Amino acid sequence: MTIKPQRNKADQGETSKERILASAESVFAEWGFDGASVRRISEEAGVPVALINYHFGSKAGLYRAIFEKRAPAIMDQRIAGLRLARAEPDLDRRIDLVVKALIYPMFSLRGESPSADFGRMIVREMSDPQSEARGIFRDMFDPVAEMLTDAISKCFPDWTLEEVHWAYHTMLGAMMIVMTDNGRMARLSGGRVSSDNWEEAARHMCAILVAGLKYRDRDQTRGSED
Amino acid sequence: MTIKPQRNKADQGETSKERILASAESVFAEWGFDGASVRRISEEAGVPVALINYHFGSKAGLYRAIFEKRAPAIMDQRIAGLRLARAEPDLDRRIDLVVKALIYPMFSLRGESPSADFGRMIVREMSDPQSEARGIFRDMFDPVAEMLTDAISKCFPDWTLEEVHWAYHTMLGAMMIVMTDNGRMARLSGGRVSSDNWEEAARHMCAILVAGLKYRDRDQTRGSED
DNA sequence: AATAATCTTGAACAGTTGTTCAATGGCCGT
DNA sequence: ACGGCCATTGAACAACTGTTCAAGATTATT
Repeated sequence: MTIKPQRNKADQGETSKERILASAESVFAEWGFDGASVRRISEEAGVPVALINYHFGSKAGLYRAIFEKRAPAIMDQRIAGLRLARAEPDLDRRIDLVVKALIYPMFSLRGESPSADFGRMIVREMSDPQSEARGIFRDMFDPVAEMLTDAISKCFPDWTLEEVHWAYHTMLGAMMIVMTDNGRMARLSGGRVSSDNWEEAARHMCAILVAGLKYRDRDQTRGSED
Repeated sequence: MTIKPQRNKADQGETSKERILASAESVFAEWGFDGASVRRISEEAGVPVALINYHFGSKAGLYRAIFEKRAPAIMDQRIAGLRLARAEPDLDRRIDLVVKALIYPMFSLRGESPSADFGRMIVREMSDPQSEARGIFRDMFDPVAEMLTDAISKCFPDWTLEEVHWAYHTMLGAMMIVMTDNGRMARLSGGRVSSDNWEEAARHMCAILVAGLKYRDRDQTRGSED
């Protein structure tokens, strides 16, 4: 009865499939979908290339699998945040909770390094025209996005549809840049401000966005009618 | 004396170099740096592949050449906007001009289709960790970015460095998403709101951001001291 | 008109891409 | 001990990658 290698638990402790997912996340984040090669991913995972196609069908299948693994947790946190917001009767206080329901679940990714990679993947996917074809956002993010725009319009019953959607997208964009920032903020501030501190990031952004929604000059945005 | 082809002016009217730059801009915007192939670019320009390396040295050289062609115009507009802002003595009114100096030059790209591509290129470059190595932002965008953060801190003399830089990045991010949006906003709003109308986009975003800066709750962001 | 400089062309280069395949390994229930 | 099942492996595939080269065409200079 010899001691067989049996997946070397101390060294890696995961199945090959999980190790592929983990290395793919960091490689996709750094190089993008096209820039990343399945060989680089497989090397980093310590498995032969063919295993990727065996487990995930294709490079695109692996890419999507990462989102299917990570997105639900974020969506659940947002839904939970929105439930809290709905329980707040004072609309002035409620919008604060809605904004935080959008921002915080995403920022809890930054900081802990493995999940920061997923944040970068989201932003890349967002800024890629090809993402329409992949349908990842449509399938996994849009439903909660609609809940959020609904929640915003409930907080500001007299807003036009344009105002609601521009507000949502403004918030979304502000969030994007923090997730994708890699050193530029530190460079511009002479190293005194860093985007790594996600708690600080969330505090600043929420403060600006909440005030922006509450106090913006609607004369410029209300539109002519309806 | 036969009539030689002489570059078929009616058909294209540009030099090969210009036609390469034009087609590269749209191909890079749609497929990203790695997803775009020099062959696709050359086909779209109607020239042989080798011409790209002859005129621009390499694929990366062509990529950079696009930024060197487009960026200065935007930077000049921002500088001009900042000059106007500095002339406004009332700080409350001045911040409005500073925000617009950041936003409007970028949004004048959207709408006219050829330059919308450059907007997408900027966002892709921004969300690419590899951009650090290319140094495009460092060389062409950072100087004006510093002018903008300076202008913000002059409008709010009591703000901390963190507050200034987070404000700038929040604005920057909000801008990003509009430049990169391709149909998602229309989809989420049931086709009633579109990101194509850049004037409307700029109006909404400026309104939110200006109010956000002016009226945010500084108790959450001021920091413990300094 | 002759020469030099610049631009254009198609073919070829070596390297990498994602994917497929047949062969092998280990493990489980029977 | 035996198949049956799933996971793993390395080699091979054709297609595509960015770049180079020598030859040709065009334009500018003398």
